[in-house]
Amino acid sequence: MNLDLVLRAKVEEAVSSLFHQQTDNLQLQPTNQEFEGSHTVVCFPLTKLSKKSPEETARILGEYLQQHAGIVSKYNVVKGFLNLVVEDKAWVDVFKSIYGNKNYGHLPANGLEIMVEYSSPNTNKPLHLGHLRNNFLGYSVAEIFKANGYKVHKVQIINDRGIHICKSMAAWKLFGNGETPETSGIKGDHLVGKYYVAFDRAYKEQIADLTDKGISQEEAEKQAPIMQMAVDMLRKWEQHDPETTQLWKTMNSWVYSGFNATYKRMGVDFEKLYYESDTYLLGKEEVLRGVERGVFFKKPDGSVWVDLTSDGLDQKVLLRADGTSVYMTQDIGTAILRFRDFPKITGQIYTVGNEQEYHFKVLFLILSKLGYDWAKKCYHLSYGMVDLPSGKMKSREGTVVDADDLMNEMVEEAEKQTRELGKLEGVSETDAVKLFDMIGLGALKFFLLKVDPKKRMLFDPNESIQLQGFTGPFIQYTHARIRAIIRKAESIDISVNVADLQLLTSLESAERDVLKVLSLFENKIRDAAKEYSPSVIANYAFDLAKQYNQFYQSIPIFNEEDTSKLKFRIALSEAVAGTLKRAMLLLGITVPEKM
RNA sequence: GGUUCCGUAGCUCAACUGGAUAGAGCAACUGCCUUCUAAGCAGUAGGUUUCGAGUUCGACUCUCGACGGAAUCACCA
Repeated sequence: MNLDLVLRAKVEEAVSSLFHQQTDNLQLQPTNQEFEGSHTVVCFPLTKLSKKSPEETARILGEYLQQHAGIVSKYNVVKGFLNLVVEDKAWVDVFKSIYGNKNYGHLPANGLEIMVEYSSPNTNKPLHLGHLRNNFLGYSVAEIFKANGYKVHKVQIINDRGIHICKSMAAWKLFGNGETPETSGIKGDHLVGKYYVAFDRAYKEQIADLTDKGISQEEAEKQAPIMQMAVDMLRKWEQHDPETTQLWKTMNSWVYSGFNATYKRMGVDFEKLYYESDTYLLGKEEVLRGVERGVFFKKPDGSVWVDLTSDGLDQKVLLRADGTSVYMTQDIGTAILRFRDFPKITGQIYTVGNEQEYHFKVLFLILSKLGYDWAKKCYHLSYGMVDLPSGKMKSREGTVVDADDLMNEMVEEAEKQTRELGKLEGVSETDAVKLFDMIGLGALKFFLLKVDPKKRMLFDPNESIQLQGFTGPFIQYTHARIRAIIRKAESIDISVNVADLQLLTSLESAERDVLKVLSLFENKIRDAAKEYSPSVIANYAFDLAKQYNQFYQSIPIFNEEDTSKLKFRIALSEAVAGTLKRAMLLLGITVPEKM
């Protein structure tokens, strides 16, 4: 039973019966804590129908609902706000449907399929904090869509070719002395990253040398021998030069094994990987066909453009004068390829930073100009940058927070705090290690997901490592606490089934408050998908845990004499634990039985 | 310079898309472990929502202007 829908229908019925007109924007919202009731009708917009003051309108409506609705036991009016008190029996019914549904909150399959792209790293350096936000976000949004009844395909495109990897290759050739992950003991992605940094250092030195000789900065950047070497390698790679290709393959394979370890740790996965080396030539034919159909045009030098000025944007190049592709071209090709690979998908979600907002706006516009209807269902899941207290992260200046390092630090901190709190009595060493992982990563994921993705956010290493308050571990802790109650109930042979709840007639306010929050889960899952925002779920999980802790503190469960009340409280606790667990899973966070 | 986004407590973030006295966490200060886990709970303090106009029953939310910040405006990816 969905109380929102039931009440909405009742109020609409009351309005049409009292005022003989339909209302199309009925505003039903949760009642503020400070007033009695759970649902509030905002009556200002209804005064047009009632031809009465807001207070009078609310009063008439409240009176009618109390008489006829069946589930409204009381009401009160504050200004133009009608606060409705739903009778406890209805709340118990709500709870019965929640408790009876082991998968409460998740919506039934809707037959739709979508694709979520996320992660999409370059292969010249290890993953950093920004990638963590991307990965957690993409994974979570995929889970949220699954919970909304979609079939979801998670993919990523790996930027495995281009000048960036050639830079690492050049530096490795010059300074590497054949170093490999095996000989050095360095994780593959970090090893390749080390040579990317080495490239940059040598490059800067060479530029300085050249400018000292009186060459202009711009010219020096071009002439620096190490840069020419990288450019040359890129050219050789494009010509399939065997030696270059071999080195490229080898170094990429180091990176992949490093990435795979990191992905495993992060708990994210992909159904299919796309490689830019396979897709970077795509889209060219599509663009040429667009020229024939007059969607695009050619300039005298032979380059191909799209004119978006009528859409408030600029002109954009799609093929260079020499016929080669640009980034946009291959994205057009890749998008089309994916709809061929997964013919049933209706749309795509691209998890990419907000610095590419313009790019995606243009991409979707071009696709729809080419006549692809699904372009309307493509969404750029754009997220803000993660700032450090010292400012922006810059790989070259060494101000990046490395993903592997950060995960390790978080887990270490979790271990430290767990030991300090003396929580490890009777816990085996392997279970303890699992627990530290769960807590440390839970804290990190929650920290990055609790903020609205669109917003730029600040990562303060000291604060982020906190495990109290509005954090993942707070919710994990609440779950573990409830599990202790369930274990106790089992140990003294108390079991609950839905029929036991029938006997319950009244609720304590602390119980009703928990139930109120509990009943919102389904709507939150819907909202989270509508807004592409895991933060909706994170905030909800926190609210629920907080509300439950208040109940936990104010009512000692096992002191209760009345069996039906005792059973209800156990069942309520169980339902909260299940909901917290499922909510956290939507964020990619697991919860422990004990902590 | 054009376009887009942002500015809320000392700090980090909310605010159901125009609704009630703007809420949480951290940090500070008070209390609460002999009863289901104190990674918790209860409380105190902290706000002219950057500033100024406007729209209306009602504005953090919409409009205009100012100030401050970010991204983007590549034949880079």
